[in-house]
Amino acid sequence: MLDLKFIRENLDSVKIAARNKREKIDLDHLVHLDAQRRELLQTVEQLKQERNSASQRVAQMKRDGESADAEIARMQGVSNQIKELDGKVREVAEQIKALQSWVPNPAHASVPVGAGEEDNVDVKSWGKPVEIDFQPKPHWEIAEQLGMVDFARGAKLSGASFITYIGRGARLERALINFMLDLHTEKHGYQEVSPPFIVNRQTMFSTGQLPKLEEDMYHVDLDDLFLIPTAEVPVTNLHRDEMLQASDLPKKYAAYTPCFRREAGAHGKDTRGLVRVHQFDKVEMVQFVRPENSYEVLETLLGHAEEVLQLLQLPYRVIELCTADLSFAAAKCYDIEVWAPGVDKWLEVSSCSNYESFQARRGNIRFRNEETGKPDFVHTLNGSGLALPRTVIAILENYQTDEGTVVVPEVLREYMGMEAIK
RNA sequence: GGAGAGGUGGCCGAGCGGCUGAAGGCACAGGUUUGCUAAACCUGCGUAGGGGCAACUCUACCGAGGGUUCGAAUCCCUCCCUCUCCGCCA
Repeated sequence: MLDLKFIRENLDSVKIAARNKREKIDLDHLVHLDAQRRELLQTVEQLKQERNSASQRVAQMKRDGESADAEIARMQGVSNQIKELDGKVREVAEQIKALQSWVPNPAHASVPVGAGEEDNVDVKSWGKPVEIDFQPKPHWEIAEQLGMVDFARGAKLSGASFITYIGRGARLERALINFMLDLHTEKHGYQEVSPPFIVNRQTMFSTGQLPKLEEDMYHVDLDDLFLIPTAEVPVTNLHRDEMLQASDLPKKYAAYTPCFRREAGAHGKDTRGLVRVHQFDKVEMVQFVRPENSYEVLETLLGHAEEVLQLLQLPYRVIELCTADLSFAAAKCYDIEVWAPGVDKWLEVSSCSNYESFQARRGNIRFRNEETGKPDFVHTLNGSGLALPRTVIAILENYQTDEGTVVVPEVLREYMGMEAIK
């Protein structure tokens, strides 16, 4: 959420920022409503002032034992006027809120302006694709042959793009979760959280999923609750409507949760196997930081995610999203893509974003700035560390042998209790 | 699910129709004093929005939303949440 005053005073740049993100929003109308609201406010506040001072007089007269009937009769009319104007103010305020919730977070000045995916920028790459002297198999073949994933039964239980891990597949899933959580909590200093997987509307609003992405989420109608699309949602909302101590910042959390996504209209290309599924596991990192360090923190957060791939010895590249590819709420975002030789593609396994104060303002997450003594919004960041299915793809496809087995990456052997999946 | 109690500022906690934006305490900031640590005393200290170049001023906010009233933290209704007891249950 952007501050109304900020929008009012920076109308042109907010318009350009929205256009750069390819968001359509009638900002002129918003500004017009805002002016209307302030005008109404002036009128009604003047009446309220009159009412307040009249009330004082009535109280005084009553204390003095005088009759206040005339004053009371006069104020009845004023009261009715106030009631009517208050109604109008509320109406306009609701329209403002509705429109304001659709104003995207402007991209940071360093973000390249672009028209689409093709304008994203390569930042760096790590590792070299392994030399495979045989025809690499796609992960779904490997996984089925080794009895790790049951695609058909997943579909039977829930529908297309739902999968079931079995045996060593399930074990690999658990091993990866533990490996990643251990790394982030023990080495990178994050506190582990296990939040609810189902959250309410306000929670979804704060992180920016609502109102824009309502159709992309699973919803429990009876209770008006949503299945989380990422741990970012519950974990960022941990401190909603809270005043944090400046000394407590930065706050760093790591959480494992399943993630639920309807992926409406995404069926078809590039969705085979584990590439795009409705429910997947992910370890997520979330940080609450002081505004002045958030961009520094974004780089270290990215580093934490990269380290997972480095330890797994999986080649990857980092790209910076251009304005057109940046999400509604993010100000800057890096994607990490891992190399998958079987499907011959780079697959996104992590998104590391700085939301600046956009989510904090929506969720009212503040800290007391000791320099000014005033409350200030924190900056929130999050990054996947990592999403599991595509990490599994990369492991299966990069570590496959020509005998159809898969070598277990060294850092996972302890967690897997085996050196190879045969 | 049933019965009861309760939700007040960064935190604790009083108030239960007008003199209350809200006592008191803690925390925090500034100052005085005591040779350090610490303590005592004094002063200040909510948030948001509007108006004004400014000093300043107005309005709103006591879980949320309605209602009663000239006037609501205080009375009434609905909802949400917390706690205690009972029931149910992985």
